[in-house]
Amino acid sequence: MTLNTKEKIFYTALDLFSKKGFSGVSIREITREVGIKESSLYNHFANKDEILESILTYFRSDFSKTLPPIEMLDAILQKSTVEEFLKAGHRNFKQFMEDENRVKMWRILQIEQFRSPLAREVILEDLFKTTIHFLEIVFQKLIDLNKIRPYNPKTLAIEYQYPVFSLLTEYTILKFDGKDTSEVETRLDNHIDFFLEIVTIK
Amino acid sequence: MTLNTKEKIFYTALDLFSKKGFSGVSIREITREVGIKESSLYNHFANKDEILESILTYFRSDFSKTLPPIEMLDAILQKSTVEEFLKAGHRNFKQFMEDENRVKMWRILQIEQFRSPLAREVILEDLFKTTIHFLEIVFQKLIDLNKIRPYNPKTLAIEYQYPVFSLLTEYTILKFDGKDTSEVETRLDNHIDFFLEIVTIK
DNA sequence: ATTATACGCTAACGTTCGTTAGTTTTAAAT
DNA sequence: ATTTAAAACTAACGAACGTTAGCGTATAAT
Repeated sequence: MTLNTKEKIFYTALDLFSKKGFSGVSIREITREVGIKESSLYNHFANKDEILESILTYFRSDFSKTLPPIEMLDAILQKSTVEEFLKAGHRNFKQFMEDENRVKMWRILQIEQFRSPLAREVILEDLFKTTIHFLEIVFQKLIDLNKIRPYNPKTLAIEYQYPVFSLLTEYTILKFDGKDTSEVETRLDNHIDFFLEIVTIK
Repeated sequence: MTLNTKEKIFYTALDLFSKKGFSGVSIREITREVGIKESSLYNHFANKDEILESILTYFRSDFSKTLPPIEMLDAILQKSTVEEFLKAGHRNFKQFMEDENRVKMWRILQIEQFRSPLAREVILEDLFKTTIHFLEIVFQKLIDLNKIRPYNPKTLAIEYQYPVFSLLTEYTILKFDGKDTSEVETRLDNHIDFFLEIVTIK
């Protein structure tokens, strides 16, 4: 786990940007932390913007690996109950967000969303759109399998996922102050239970 | 509607902070826009931080006026259907957010949430907690009136409100780029309809 | 052994930053 | 008409900003 200089710059910038925002962090601050002179940073990144860009791009490709590929869905959905499937997804996502670097990237997205068109694109396309599209397919398949009630699959996707996003916002803020997050986690469990109660055919 | 200098500074800072973030805006930029010298600004605000503080404080008191007082609830709830009540709340909130200054304040909250403890407090306490608490009381009363099904009122509050927060996040980003928001607005309507379908006693 | 490349360094560039001291103008109160 | 207070101004402070030019050295390829 020894990092080369470029990686050190990357993770130091990730940490600082996520606390103070891009404009609130100077090249000097980053290089001081890394232990090199300001000028040396430019051997690794063309300029300050490129550091942020590399962070956002990294998050993009990282996040794209979290959802299972759609061609594997049929196999998965047939052999598990709705409850098992949703709770497994929940565990996956929780695990994904337990990596503190991912939490930092999430924070940067929030902070930079109005300064960086790329950040906005990642939020709208990669987080919202991709997730909702994936879930829409899942729920359509579950309806076809007669495992859940035939509500509009897109509505179901939104009803399921959007509370999760808000809970994540709350979770991230609490975590930032080192506060207790157990209540938010309970709420997330309650949300999943409530959703299951609504859609399950009894 | 003619503004004095202090108000001009306030609204100029509001606009710039909401686009570039607190650290991304300089005193020179604000005063240039207002049409005064940098030093003159200090006749109205002690320092840069105090400008942001005044914006957050203003939002706080402004937002606190949006929810109807709890002592008026019984009267309102008895003479209207659940649907009327929720849709009226929706209209109120929409109207509240049509004021572009409020959208700017919302953006600042997002941008500054990890730099400013006050911003975090406003998000957690004033936006999340207060809203959920209000809705919890509403749903409890509706259950007592036998107007909705007896789910856990807090769960209902979250199921109702948290998708709204996420939709608002999406809405704000789309608005920022001048993109079409009609789909998000439709989704919000769908969400309310879905929620009504779930909780209404038929 | 020589050459090339990667990557650190020193030093500095011109600009901008938040803020202050001190002074003049403006307009209302006496 | 004089006093007073608010709010504008000029000028500047030291510090920090992102970035560049140029140089030294270590390592790896020829």
